[in-house]
Amino acid sequence: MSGGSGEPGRSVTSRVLAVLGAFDTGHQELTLTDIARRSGLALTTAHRLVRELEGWQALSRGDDGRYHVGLRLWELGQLGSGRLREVAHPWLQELFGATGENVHLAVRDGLEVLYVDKVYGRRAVPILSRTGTRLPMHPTGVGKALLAYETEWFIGSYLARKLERPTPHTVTEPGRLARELASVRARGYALTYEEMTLGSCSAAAPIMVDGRPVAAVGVVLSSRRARELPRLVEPLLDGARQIARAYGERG
Amino acid sequence: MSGGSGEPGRSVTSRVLAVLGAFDTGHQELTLTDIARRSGLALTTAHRLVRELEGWQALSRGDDGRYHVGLRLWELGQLGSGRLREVAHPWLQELFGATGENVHLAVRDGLEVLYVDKVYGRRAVPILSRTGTRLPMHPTGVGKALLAYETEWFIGSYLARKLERPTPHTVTEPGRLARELASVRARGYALTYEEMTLGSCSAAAPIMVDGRPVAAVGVVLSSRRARELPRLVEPLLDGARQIARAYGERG
DNA sequence: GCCTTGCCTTCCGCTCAGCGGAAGGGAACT
DNA sequence: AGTTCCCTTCCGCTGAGCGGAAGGCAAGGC
Repeated sequence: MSGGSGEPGRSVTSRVLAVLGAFDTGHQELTLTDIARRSGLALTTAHRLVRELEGWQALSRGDDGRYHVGLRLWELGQLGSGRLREVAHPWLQELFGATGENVHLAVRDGLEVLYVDKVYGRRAVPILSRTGTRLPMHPTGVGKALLAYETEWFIGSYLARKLERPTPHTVTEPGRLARELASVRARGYALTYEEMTLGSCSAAAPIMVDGRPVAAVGVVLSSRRARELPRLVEPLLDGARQIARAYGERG
Repeated sequence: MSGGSGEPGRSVTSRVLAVLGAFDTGHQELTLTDIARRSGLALTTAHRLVRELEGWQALSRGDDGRYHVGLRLWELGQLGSGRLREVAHPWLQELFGATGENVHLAVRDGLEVLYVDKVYGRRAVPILSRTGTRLPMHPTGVGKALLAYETEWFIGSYLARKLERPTPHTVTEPGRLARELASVRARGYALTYEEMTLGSCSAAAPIMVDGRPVAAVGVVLSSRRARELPRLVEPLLDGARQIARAYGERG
């Protein structure tokens, strides 16, 4: 028994996606062997797929022979949720100009927030959130802002799970978190203090289009300057409204 | 003769990529039938592939049933040339702060420039270059800056082709273009006046790492304000140097 | 009402594209 | 010379994938 038609029950497409899926934020450069291991494919199979993907510039090889995600995939990715970023960016820029703080744009993806754009200066607080980063919803400003405006059913099932607790300040007790989400709805914005990382705090507002939260804008700053947050709320809410209006048109 | 193993000589991978390739800047939303037509696949085949890709969120379906590029692909794409963008962004931001003009970051891809990041305000000149846009090299500032520092062989073969001429101001005559590239090398930056679009002009500088042009920064402004360009050159060159230094470390 | 036109979806039998074990090669350490 | 990493090529077996045909479903014309 040598060869045969491979492990049954997996489509070729799934194998291609498994190869691509081997790359993530922590593994941007992989050897062929890494890819095979991480995707669960035989070395030979991974080799062929990688070569084909390389030919299309979906993957490319660095000088050291390691593979990384190619330009063509980046280019393709730009087409995804492109309009939101394009519409929102000038307003993020404006908000950055008005506040001088790190400004973020995030959308919900499953049970997490995905950071899709950000504007920040050179003197910014070091932050986790590269664009493309995923974080849980409850410890982040943008996450709370989005979660608060989801359906009751969604919020219920979110709170029913065991929630991660990245810092001692993270609110994970369902009752207290539910009350906090209610106050987010009452005020129209969310606040966090050292819930995701020690040393930073944030404010965030949802971007509501047709009564649904399509994205959220947030500012992050050093927690030593937490008392400056209230000053940022007005421009933040204004920015969120402007983006919602611009995005709602011809959407 | 019904069925069979499909059009021979095409790998499954190539079919997957053909489906993805059906999407481009001008076609961000496609029906299944569109995808089949544009990718040259049978409807049934396209259908199956699209379903599999949808399951992985590489594609997703809008409310109107049309497909568009999904979040997961965008996320994957973020891993491509991520370090360059991450390192360069704060400096682009700085440059925007110092000049108030549209700031771009671009890399060479084949015979074109690919815009990978940009910073711009709300009052910006309307511009062609979304991130993910491709443009030819010779009519753009960033393109000239990159082309000038390529190998002699590359420049030769670039000039040997028939060059596009998007405006009457575009320089396409090989001799003149070669002289212009020489003066770019002499000065260290490139200038354009209405060569890509009427109404705008630009200045751009290469980001040199280990003697190779890895990217270029550029500013674009209204051609009525062309006389302000010299004022922007110093911050531009400085920004390019800073990015080169930061990118060169631990590269 | 009925026909047409445009989509999307399911069914199914034929076949070759793809699979992976085995083997070979090369570079960098010990 | 031995060991341990990688990467690459070869090749025979087979079931995953192919696409024509047929069915559904909604919107518009008459």
